[in-house]
Amino acid sequence: MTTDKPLRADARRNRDALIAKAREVFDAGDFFDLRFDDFARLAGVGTGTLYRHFPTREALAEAVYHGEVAALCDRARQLQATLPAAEALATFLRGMVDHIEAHEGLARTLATLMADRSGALAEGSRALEQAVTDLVAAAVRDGSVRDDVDAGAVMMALHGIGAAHDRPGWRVEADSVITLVLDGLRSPRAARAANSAYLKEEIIVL
Amino acid sequence: MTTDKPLRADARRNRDALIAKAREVFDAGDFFDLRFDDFARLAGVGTGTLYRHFPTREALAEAVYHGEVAALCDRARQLQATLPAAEALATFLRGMVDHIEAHEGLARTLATLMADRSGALAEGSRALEQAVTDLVAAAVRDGSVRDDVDAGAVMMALHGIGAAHDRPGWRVEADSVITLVLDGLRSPRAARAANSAYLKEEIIVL
DNA sequence: GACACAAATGGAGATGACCTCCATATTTAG
DNA sequence: CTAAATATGGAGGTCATCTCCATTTGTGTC
Repeated sequence: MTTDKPLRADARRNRDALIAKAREVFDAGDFFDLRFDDFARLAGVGTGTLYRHFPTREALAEAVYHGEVAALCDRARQLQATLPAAEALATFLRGMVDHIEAHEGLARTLATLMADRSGALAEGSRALEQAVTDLVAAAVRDGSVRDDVDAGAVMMALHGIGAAHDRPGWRVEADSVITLVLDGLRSPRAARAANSAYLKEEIIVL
Repeated sequence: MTTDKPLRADARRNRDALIAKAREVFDAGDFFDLRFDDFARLAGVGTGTLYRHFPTREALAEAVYHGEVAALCDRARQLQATLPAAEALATFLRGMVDHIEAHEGLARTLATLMADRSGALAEGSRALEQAVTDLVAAAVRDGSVRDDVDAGAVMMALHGIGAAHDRPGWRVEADSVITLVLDGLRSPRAARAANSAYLKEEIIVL
């Protein structure tokens, strides 16, 4: 996708400095309070240089986002390789909440950009979505998750969690969303198995 | 909350014109492509007048939002009065998706503003959240919904749906999210009852 | 090392959106 | 009808964004 032109040494150095500074500012949550020109100063380059590397705020955001997404995708793959499908999915989703909580400012910033009609980040999140899709597909295959819902639904829920980051009881509610989604995803067959302890009693009652 | 000063006749007329035009522009999804000054022209008032009535874009958005929220809350109350709790909740959530789909541009615009750190809309959405909370509480009371999740989780999911409005398979995915949430919300007891048809077979198999 | 060519820099200044201010117009009260 | 209060609108100030290009820095060649 990205045409890999061999970047000159100083250019690469500046580019890296910009991304590093951006990540820092993101995490602090100051990304939108800062004049873009001032950001250039902050990173130790001129405005022209900033604009050459990242024509827009979003372009810069996407560069930062890439790193995040890559790390998360790795994590997904790793879980998928070492855990039963259903457990891998659950662990990954729970972990996402941890991750979002840990990088509060970053999550907030990304959610804001996400909502912008630009869609620049939609492209970047494609990879993340693929990872989730894989996790769900594996769980469907082994019968622990229903087969009539799309992984996109899970993405939507995650998006909601990320976007609502400033709610008072965020952490608790976010966990609840994951619980709802996971319980909702459980296939009828699996759900019945999980409830088998109760079932025995119920049968008698019935 | 809003100090009700008796507004002069022409002032009210202009104010209403602004809100009407805003709703129109919202629905078309052009809210952010439009220079705020130009918007004043469009509504037939001077920039000064626009700024007096609505000091910021968000202030204007909130005014539009108020109408939306009021309508939705009415709907929630009506459903709650005429249907069993679980059904009222389900119907309301399904209806939200219809509503968001019908007012695409508006939903999109509001999601964008929602994500902004301003939080101006968070206040406005309080009422909507209360309505959802009531619906959930009623369903918990009659035992059709588990009691260990907060209504806030449902709000998050809804938020995710609204914010992701430009996804290709939006409608299908949005419905899936609602399905997941509703199934996830079903209390263990209710879930078992709903599955009773399957249970009979299962018992034999077991 | 020195030369030349390409690539990159940075910051001064143009651009254009946002918002303020106030002389004028409209409404309301007495 | 008059005056006081209230509201109007758009010209112009302010400030962030982005462009442009004269200068500097890196890279490959002899």
